[in-house]
Amino acid sequence: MAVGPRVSEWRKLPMSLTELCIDTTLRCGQAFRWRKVEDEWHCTLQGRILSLKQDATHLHYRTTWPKQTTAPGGPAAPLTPPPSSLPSPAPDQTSTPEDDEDDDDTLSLLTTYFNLPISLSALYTTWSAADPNFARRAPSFTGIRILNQPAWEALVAFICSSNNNISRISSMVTNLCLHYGPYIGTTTTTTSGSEPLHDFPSPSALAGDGVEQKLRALGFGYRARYIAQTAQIINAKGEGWLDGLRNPLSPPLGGGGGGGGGGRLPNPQPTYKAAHEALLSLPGVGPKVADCVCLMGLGWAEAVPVDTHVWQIATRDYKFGGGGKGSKTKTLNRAIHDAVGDHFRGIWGEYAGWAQSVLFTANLKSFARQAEGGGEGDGDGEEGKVEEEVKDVKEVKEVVVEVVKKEMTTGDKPTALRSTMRVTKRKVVIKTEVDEETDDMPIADVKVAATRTSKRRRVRA
DNA sequence: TATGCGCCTGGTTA
DNA sequence: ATAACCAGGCGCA
Repeated sequence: MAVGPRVSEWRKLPMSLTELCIDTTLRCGQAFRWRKVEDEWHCTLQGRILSLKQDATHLHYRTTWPKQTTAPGGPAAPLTPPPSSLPSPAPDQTSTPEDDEDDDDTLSLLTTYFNLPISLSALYTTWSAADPNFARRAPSFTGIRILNQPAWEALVAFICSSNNNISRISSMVTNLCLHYGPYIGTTTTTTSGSEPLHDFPSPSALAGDGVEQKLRALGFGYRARYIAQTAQIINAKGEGWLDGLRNPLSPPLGGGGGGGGGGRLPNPQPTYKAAHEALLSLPGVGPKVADCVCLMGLGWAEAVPVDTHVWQIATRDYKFGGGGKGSKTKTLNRAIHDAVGDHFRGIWGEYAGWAQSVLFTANLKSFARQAEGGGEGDGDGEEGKVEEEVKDVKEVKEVVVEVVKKEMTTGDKPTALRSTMRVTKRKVVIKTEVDEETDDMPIADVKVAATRTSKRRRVRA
């Protein structure tokens, strides 16, 4: 739980898990700063710590403000302490419940950040009616919502995402905040120790001299130069430039005025395409990163970020690339990118990027167990691995025989099931996943076949 | 206007 | 064990 000088009471909001599932939404690769400690999620946002927990009927939230009061929405109060030193919370500062003013602001932030006015279940219904593949996969992945993140944060985070994986992106972004962002508070737990939380750094904080070198030293690799250069450009263009690319129908996080009012240089008629093109001018920003920023930072719901994973989905589940033979283009060029995006927009409509994130999450390896359907029942903090079977070495051959036999007896789709085996000294780990090309080839059948040969113990770790 | 390749790094696979 | 290879690309030749 977060401990800080000014901690509000827990408040709650009626919320079904099909409208919002924070366990999935906060881990599916669109936001990288949320941390789950025990059953609570924490993240700094707009100068405060936002803490969340969820049960079947409600979303519970509370706010922790830093010791030094910052005017909400005001200038970034530079209360930056030494970055690496562990900030010690004031010993005798007991948490005192806060007045309603802050909570009202927090509810507003929550509503905007999670795009709560948009009915997710209605969208799922529409997508499922239009797309059998979506209808097949979505039941195991409900409550996945596109977040309305600060555009600048989304820009930097997705520059970090190139040739990268979620866990490393998360550590990089966390490090960026730790070294350049204002200190907000500290999470403390009985089991996990404490962790200082810093807010996301401003463009000017990353526009100084030596940022690239320091980021390289922090392990950012070639992205260090992209971040430093982009920060200088954004800093020079002024804060309004990015927000001028926003969808006018999507409210900005800062709580400032309505559509188009964010910057001093209001874009007359911003469009998704125009925003996309403008972002491409920044170093480290290509078509995929630009679409991520459009979708998750600028409110353009029709933006469909096309990466290798989405390309896989398009070719595998939607037979993209024309009938007969698949296109031999192995490289994702710009034409392919646009064509895939247009294809999905044609199927799913104006919220295509939201639908894409559902299938994207279903395709993530870290959600493979959930993808098998049925037993989602998560909520605990330990999921995210492929289902495994551990066997003694002497039983391996029998298992292989059974699996192969099962593939052959099913006839037409031997590729529908993929198993990989990793042999260690004394045991064998079999990872199995189903392509779901056919519904009639449940993984359970294979498990039953394997059970006959051994007293296996199934490990879900 | 198109393909190929180098780039930082850490985890996974063969 | 160690070397490829991959991971939610981009920029340049």
